[in-house]
Amino acid sequence: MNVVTVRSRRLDYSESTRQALVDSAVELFTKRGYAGTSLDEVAKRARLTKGALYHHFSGKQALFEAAFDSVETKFIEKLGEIVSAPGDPWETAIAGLRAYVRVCLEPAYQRIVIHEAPVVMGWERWREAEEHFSYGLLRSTIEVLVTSGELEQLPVETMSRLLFGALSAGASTIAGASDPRKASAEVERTIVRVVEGLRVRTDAPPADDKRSRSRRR
Amino acid sequence: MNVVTVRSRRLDYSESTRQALVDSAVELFTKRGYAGTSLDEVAKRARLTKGALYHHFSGKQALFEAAFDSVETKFIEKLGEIVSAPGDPWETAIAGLRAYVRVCLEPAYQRIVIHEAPVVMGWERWREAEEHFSYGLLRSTIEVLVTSGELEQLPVETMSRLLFGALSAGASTIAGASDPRKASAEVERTIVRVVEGLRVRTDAPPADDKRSRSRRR
DNA sequence: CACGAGTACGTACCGTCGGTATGTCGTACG
DNA sequence: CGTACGACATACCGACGGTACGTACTCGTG
Repeated sequence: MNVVTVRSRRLDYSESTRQALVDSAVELFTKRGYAGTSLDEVAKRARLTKGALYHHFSGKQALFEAAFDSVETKFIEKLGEIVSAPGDPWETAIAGLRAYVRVCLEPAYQRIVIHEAPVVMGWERWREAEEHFSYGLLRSTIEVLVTSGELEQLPVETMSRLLFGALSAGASTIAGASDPRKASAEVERTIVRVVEGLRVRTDAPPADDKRSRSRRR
Repeated sequence: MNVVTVRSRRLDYSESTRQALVDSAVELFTKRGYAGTSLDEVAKRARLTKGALYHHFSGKQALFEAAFDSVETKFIEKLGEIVSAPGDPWETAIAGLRAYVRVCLEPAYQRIVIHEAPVVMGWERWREAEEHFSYGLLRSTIEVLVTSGELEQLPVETMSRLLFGALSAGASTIAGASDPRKASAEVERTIVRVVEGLRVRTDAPPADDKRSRSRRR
């Protein structure tokens, strides 16, 4: 006996149609891109009309952002678990890196999040949104590594941006490669090597280092 | 007198109108993006009509590619001279890196080449076109460094892709930063540090160790 | 149960824009 | 001097994003 009024069936229906629209949008945006997808088509694929679409979303941009959110949350959740797992921070970070490369292989993630989003949403808004998703995760991971003394003392924000760019480019390369498996292996290997290049050397800790606390293992 | 028929004034005019259209397109694409720019506007800005535009270009895409080529050739020429200059390959490469970061600050380059082109032209075609411009330059530079033993033995193609992505991301960061000067300095410093992390250590040639230590200062 | 209100859509329509078809004017050429 | 062709301009079409409005269904209330 719900004290709170039960969620009406009507709202359930409404939510499900909204989800149907988002799913349809994700599929079509992935296949034909933002510009190449018509709203009529999105609605039709969800067995609805443009009227329904415009009831749930303020326009094409808003629909895209909903699709963006949907894709991000779907693929990033597991990543969050991976990088927040207990254990050696360096190892978990590398594991996260590898996992992210695999996420980047998903066509929907590639096209919507990496390629189209910066153009469609505008770079500034995209950056802001990414703060809560992939990029935010990467950044916090790097921050941990830097403060724990694993990574070189460099501006975290900048380092994260550069690494994020490298990862995205790697993902694109894999997706566009004739032999994705081989490309994927190469990207993984190279990226890991790049990050290791930024690792502080373990044999001789820097002298004037203000945070003398270095890593454990 | 000319044995070969002189280039008619008419052809000169034609070429100049074409150039005017391209210039107009570059300006508008930079300001409002591909989708936000109408062909009527491009033509009007060049004191022409859409008829003229369609006489010179097969469509909006073709116009964009012409604008792309125009921007690329304009900004990449000097870069080519820099990286092909004689002297220590490592130093010239780093100089080229710094110069490229500065090119990336140009709004036209940012928007048209880095952000919109992969979406508008399609990633595959963009990649192909880039082979003759920025990316090609970066790639050949890296190839030199690898074969000359300065850089770690990693797949050149992949390494170039990752570095190119990192550079683009760095450029976007700078362009979107509240303090571009500071951001620019940080990006430069970080990028250089990343590349140095990939440099083979000169004191002890790698026997068979896969993870070479990082060197600094 | 009647009924008014608000929600969840569908339908018809408008403006913009990419693209096409066709017309016109000047120039080179025979 | 006519004529063919290149360099544009003009008129128009269809597709698509967005808006206005109509409608059916649900839900709370007396």
